[in-house]
Amino acid sequence: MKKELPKIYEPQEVEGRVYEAWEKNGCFKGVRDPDKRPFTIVMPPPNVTGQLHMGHAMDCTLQDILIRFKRMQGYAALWVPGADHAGIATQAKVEESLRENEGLSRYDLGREKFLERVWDWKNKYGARIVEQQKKMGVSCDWDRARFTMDEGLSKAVRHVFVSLYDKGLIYKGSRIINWCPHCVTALSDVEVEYQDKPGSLWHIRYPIQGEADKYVVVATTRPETMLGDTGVAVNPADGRYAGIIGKTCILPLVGREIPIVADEYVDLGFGTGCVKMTPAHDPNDFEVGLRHSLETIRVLDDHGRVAQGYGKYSGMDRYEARKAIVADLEEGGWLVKVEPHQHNVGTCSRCHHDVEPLISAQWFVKMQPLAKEALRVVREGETKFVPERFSKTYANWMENVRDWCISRQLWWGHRIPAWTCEDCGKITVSETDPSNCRHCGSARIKQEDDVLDTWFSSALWPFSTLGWPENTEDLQYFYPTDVLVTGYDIIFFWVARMIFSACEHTGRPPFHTVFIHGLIRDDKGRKMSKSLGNGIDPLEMAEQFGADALRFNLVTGNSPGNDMRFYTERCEAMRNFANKIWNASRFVLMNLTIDSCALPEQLELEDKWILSKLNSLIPEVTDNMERYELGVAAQKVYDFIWDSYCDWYIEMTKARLQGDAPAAKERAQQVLCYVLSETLKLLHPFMPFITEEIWQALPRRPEEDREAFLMLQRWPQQNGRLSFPQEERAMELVMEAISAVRARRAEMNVPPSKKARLTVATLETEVFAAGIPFLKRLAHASEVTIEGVSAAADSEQAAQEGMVEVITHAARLFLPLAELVDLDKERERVQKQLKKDRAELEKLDTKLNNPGFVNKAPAHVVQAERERAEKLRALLEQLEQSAAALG
RNA sequence: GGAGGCAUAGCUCAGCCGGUAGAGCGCUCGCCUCACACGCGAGAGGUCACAGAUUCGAGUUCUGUUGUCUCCACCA
Repeated sequence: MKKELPKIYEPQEVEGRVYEAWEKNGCFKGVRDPDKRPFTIVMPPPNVTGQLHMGHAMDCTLQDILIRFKRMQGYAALWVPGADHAGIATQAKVEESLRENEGLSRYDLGREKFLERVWDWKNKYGARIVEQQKKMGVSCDWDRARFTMDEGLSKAVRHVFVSLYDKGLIYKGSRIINWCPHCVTALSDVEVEYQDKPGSLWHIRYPIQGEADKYVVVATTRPETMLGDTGVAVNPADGRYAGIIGKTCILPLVGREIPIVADEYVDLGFGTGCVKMTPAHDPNDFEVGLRHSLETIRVLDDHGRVAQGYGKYSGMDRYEARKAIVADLEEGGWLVKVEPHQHNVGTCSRCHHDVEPLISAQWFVKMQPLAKEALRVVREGETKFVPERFSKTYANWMENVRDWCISRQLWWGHRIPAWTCEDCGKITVSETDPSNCRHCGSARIKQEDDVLDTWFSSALWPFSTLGWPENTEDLQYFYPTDVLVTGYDIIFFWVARMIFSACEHTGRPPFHTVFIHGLIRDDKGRKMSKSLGNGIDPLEMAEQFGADALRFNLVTGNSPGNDMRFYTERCEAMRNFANKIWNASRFVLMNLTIDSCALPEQLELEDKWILSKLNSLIPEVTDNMERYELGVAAQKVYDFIWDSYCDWYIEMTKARLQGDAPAAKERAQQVLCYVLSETLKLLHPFMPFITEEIWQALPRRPEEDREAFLMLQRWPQQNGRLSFPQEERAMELVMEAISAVRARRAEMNVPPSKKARLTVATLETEVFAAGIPFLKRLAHASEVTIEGVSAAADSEQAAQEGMVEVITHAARLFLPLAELVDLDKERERVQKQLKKDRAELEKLDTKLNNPGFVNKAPAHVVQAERERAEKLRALLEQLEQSAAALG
């Protein structure tokens, strides 16, 4: 911290410098330590393609808060960073840039050359992501950064593949899969997003073979697939069609003879009750086709074009073919009618083109056996979701999970470690490149061209990053990890797959807690997206308001698992909070003459009040943190700093700091420093930069390491000797009086510069005597007289003397400002308050007269209510006198 | 069709062992009070969606209703 402190906190100047200092001093190192318990966080590795977006910023912030908290609590905290190779996304980006800049496709370059380009890209953008994360303040161990295509992680991938294959849990087969004709690859089920789109339902007439003028009418949303029809199905219970089951019909335009079969799958109530069967292009038709041995004829190629052999339709794009076929059907008189029809169309989650279901030979992971254990560990609480409701989402998916299609027709990724023998046709699967076929010994073997789904390697992240399959010391010490933080949108993609992978390969769930957060939306509640152009760049926010402010914004004002709207105004508010802390600290430092902030022996009332407040804050915040209620914890620290420390305590110390007693002055400094320093520790996980910067400038406590960083200090502990409940209450009586006087003055529009004598009638003479300096300074009293009288005794007299009377629970205060009083307004005010307090007292009395309440409610609650009623009764009595005096 | 979230101040949202309804922004009034106008002080503003149930006591627990959003499933 510089000697001359600016009045406005400038985060840009501080944040980079502070981070550099931490990094240079190895503050982030996750070190194995036999004396410590490990705490490990699994970071969702961002895609190498990218730019850090708000979702990452949220991930980073929550994780960093947790890891800093645990580190300060004395755990051996490890946070492994890294990046994901993001198969389709990255390949698409590189292909795009290749096309735009050089007019080349990946095929022009060839596999090897193309992959070199992708690696170049990875090196460039991977580094950028790291810089962006550092700007957010994340304290992970950068030396341990991993990439999903590193040698070590690739080895883990091959090991897992071979192991699952050997156990019969990976197989290759021809199945109906989701195919993206734009990305030209197979997709897994979770990579398909369904969108409601307007479409049509075409009713088409298929003539029955050998029966002139007899037809079945089928209804379809995708007429172009009729080229691949190999049957028509009706429900066996459908009386309308009982007579035609077993007959055949002639496929229009194609002329193929196809059977009419009966299958329960057909819904009698929908369309015409007759369904055309296209087993090669529809998952349901495929199932029906299996039951009735229907042929499968694939009519669309990998790019979504009509295959060869269909005359003029061949080579047409599927939508073009649809138009042509509909036109021809109409012309031929086959088209009965067209109805508008809303239906749910599967689209590629990457490029949003319509997905084409089709039959293709792909690799799959058999899910049933894996899901069993993955369900158990969550059901039995070995892995918990926070909030808990997401375990239902998880279980529901896992219970109905289908086999996972893991092969992708891409180049960028882990190439499938399987070789097909050109002699015997059998497959050899191996971790290392085999030179011969395992079955016949032939050297004529060829590796699969396809790569694995990106999530196949991401699923291993918690253990592959720690050295698995080697039994490394890191793995032994840090694994299983503790917490995974991520958005609910990737529970299926990643969380579920990590859990079953870890259970299968390490025998243990990968973490005990999955901390789920919601999505960040724009200020209108819309998803942030490129196409809408409504994305808010976290780095821009950090630049403008500071990463601390951005972090604080992200963590407060929302509850775990719920979506959050992003308001720039809130960033600004948090920036203001940072500035508030800055100036409070500036105030403390400006008044500083001491060089250590040990607590003094002699404590004043206000010292005990703030220390006691702090002392109860500590366990509350700690508790909230441990229960992942980070927003609540942050809010409590915020309130303490702004309300208790700044608005009250600092103001109260000014009397001493600006007085002439050197010892009292020094004691005030000690307590100011002590409380600030402890508070900075509590705030540090949320606002790491500014807290570190200020803490470096503060004097140390004797037990603190002068050279150390705040981020490595011990988390504050509650201290039994710093609890002063009586003084807390006493101080608050004075504070109540101050607020009440200020309110009265404000009502009468008395400017702060106009001081007035203040007479306090109270039984708590000692308390108010101690409060004189505060009444003077904060209630604008020129002088204060304390009268140790029963407050009720002479209110009438006071009123007659033309004093303004202020009534609180513990005192009656008189101000010689009667000339400023508007009697009508005054009467109105008193009546209003009387009404409110009477109602309140009545409520309380009813409650206290209720035997049910007195007998059944906990004693302390009853006691508290009694005290409240007593105080209220006394206050009312005085208000009534006051009202009477006003007439 | 199945599952879940949400409904609290003008707006956006906290409020997680049931015990006097909160914050930020906005609004009104007064203040450049020697840390801070990115500030200080004082206010206005709420039938906690609706109906029941449990309880001495419900914004908070349970059931149902309505509205709204999301996820899963996929009747061509």
